[in-house]
Amino acid sequence: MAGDQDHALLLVEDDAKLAALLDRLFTGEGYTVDVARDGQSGLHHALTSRYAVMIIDRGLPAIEGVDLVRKVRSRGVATPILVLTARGTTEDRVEGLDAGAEDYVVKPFEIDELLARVRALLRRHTDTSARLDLGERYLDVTARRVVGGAAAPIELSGRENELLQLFAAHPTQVFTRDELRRLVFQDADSPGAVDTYVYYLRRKLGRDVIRTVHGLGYRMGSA
Amino acid sequence: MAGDQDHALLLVEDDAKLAALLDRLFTGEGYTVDVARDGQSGLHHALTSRYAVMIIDRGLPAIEGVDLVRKVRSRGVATPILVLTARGTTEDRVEGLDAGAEDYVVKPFEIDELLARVRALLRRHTDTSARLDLGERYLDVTARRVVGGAAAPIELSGRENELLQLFAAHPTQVFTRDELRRLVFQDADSPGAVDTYVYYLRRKLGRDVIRTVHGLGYRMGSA
DNA sequence: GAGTGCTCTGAGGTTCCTCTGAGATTCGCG
DNA sequence: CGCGAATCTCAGAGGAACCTCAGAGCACTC
Repeated sequence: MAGDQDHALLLVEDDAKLAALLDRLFTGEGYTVDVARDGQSGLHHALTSRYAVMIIDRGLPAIEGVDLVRKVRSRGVATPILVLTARGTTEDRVEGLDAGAEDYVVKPFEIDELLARVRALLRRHTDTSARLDLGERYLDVTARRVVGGAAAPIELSGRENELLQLFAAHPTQVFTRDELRRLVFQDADSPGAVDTYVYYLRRKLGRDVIRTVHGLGYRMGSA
Repeated sequence: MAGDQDHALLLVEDDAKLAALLDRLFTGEGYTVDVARDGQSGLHHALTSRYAVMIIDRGLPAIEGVDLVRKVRSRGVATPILVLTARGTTEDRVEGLDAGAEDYVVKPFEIDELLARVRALLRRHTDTSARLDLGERYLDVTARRVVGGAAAPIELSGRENELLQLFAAHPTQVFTRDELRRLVFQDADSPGAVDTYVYYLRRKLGRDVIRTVHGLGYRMGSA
């Protein structure tokens, strides 16, 4: 199972050679790749893990590619899907798109084109879904800044962004310092860092963005 | 490169026979014709020269026709584009137009119809100066310079122009160095060039035209 | 074939981010 | 109230990321 959802990619491809090639290719580009060899296992992955993009071959054993797309979509999974196909006829293409795929690539394809299309899918998808509600304002996760209200946008550093992201995604939950350290600060030994970054966020966004729960930890200010 | 901008026409067509035919045809009608044989070279022409109209075939090597349209538009070039295609389905047509093409002709076509459609495009679209908003000033893409405000116009080099185009066309988006390298600097290995050109633009236009997002990349200054 | 302008490299200096640690402040409880 | 524990505040060290710029290589011009 892939851990990093932002760059996790599901590849459903029965041809071992092609699967290995694409796996290497995308791994080299910084993606975390899960490979499924047939439609059944592909469906299982698609429904149990979260991916940024799925690449599905049309000619699959167990479940045909287009059926797989249809099944995944019928379960409410909105992840962008790119279909690989050997046949490039219009009917073929329309069928894939009608089933709910965002894009299709005809084999044999240029490696660069495939990469470009995957990037395009990621871009389009993340562009619209990377905002977290902050009451009056919102956090633009990809641009790493807080926008909204009358004031000018407030730029955040990488750590500040990660920390605020976590709080904003779980507005009611109380996080202990230990949890925050594990989730946001990779180094296990940075006891004071959590406090410091809470302080930074408060200084930039106002004392109330994050509330202290004495003896327990922190939680989101609003709600 | 075509000199007379008012009647310059870019033809991107890989079929040598068809290219030669259309070249003769439009030259005979008084147009100055540049012919590109593949998408890569077509993109280069489209971004570096100024045309009254572009005719792009869908089935191209290197870059697919619709992708070429998308790329040209994403750089802020507003020149009317007519797409040639062998497939005439609705899906197909919608995609071409969504990418930013103005019109659409299905092969095989009548010569007279093509001429008529090009004339119609020219009539509709007499103002072909591509301008991108830059806050106080604007970037004249085709003239490769920044105009407006109290100061004198500032001339840009080719690379500077391409880079600023990309930023100005997507004012809110953060671009990583990798993306910029792929989109603006065709050569894959030019790690420091991105930084250098950001520096050049800042030196010419002020430190704030492009903002740094530490650890991520760059984005447009305004907005 | 010298001159000019553009592109990109690489090295050194600078800025920014991250985290530490120590003193000041607040909190909870007897 | 008074005390210990928890929390807040912030200066600063270390290192990574970034900026600046001189200059080499190249293409194009006259």
